[in-house]
Amino acid sequence: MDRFLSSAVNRIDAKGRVSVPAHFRAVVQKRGYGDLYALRALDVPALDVGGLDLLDRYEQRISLEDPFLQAADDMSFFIHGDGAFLKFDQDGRITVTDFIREHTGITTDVAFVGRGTFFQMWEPSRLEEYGAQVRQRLLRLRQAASARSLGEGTE
Amino acid sequence: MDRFLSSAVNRIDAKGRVSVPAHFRAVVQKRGYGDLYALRALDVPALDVGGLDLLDRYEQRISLEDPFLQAADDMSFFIHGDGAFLKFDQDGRITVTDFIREHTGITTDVAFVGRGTFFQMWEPSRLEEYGAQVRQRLLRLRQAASARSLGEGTE
DNA sequence: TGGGGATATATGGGCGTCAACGGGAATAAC
DNA sequence: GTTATTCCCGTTGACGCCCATATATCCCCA
Repeated sequence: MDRFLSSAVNRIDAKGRVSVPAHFRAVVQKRGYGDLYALRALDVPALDVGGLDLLDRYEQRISLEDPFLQAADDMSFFIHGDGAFLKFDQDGRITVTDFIREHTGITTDVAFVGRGTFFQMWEPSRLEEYGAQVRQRLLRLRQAASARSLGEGTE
Repeated sequence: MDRFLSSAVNRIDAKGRVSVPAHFRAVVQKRGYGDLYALRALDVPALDVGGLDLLDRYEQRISLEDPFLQAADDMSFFIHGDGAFLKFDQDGRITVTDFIREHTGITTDVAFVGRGTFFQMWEPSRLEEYGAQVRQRLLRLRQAASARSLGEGTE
């Protein structure tokens, strides 16, 4: 398996370290990532974590912009300057920095969530809340869709 | 790693020196920069720091302007006449000059921000404020894009 | 089927190394 | 002489390396 799937919650120890789930570590190795790179998710209190190829995608996107306009500068600032390296110790743990705590609200436990080509780090209770919201939205979407397909002029 | 990534805040000591983050120093060496060259960023209170190839980027910018207009002349003056060399001591520190303090508002601490091919020096609280603005703009960009892709006649 | 290891994972903690930082003294500049 | 810069050394705290332990899972074999 070479994709980040499923989720797990691990505890932060007294030194501020937390184990990355073994399954995720296997994916990291298979993909040949040395260090991990973490970016802030823009609309949720979570971090997007992956290899440096996470940046390739963004840099490709930036190259489409006029390099002297604000948009390009913002994008570069965000991915190059507003990220952080996560270094494994040899037991597969990373240290939870202030950068991580600030953006996510993480204090004692970390929820790791697979997202295919990358994974996310969440404060567990916030993740749960967010999950409920997502399910709610999907349910409404589905209901709206079936309402539309029944009576075409319902709205 | 050959790009300036992530950020760090270091303190200025009583002699006016500040350590350049070790990771950045490694990049500097890998890129073969002897001394560093610092330019005022055009629209933010920060310094752009890198090798002399930094000038290439700005000269390219200037070449886009009409040479008969004042803008091109202003930019050239700004860049060629208003830069400064930053010399490392043998512990990897640079001295914070009045030039740096004036343009950035730096007093006791320096935030180093990776920007890929160069890095920036900021006054930490100003950086934080600017980062929040950038994320806000990027979020709006993203939301505008998804609104467009959902309902085509929403606007 | 059930017991008893062997293995893997998460977690805790000791300890050495290195980067950041502070300061003394030599050297250069004015 | 005075000031500023450069070199060198010591301190400190964070982080990486290493080892130990507890728990769960799997596998083999009786």
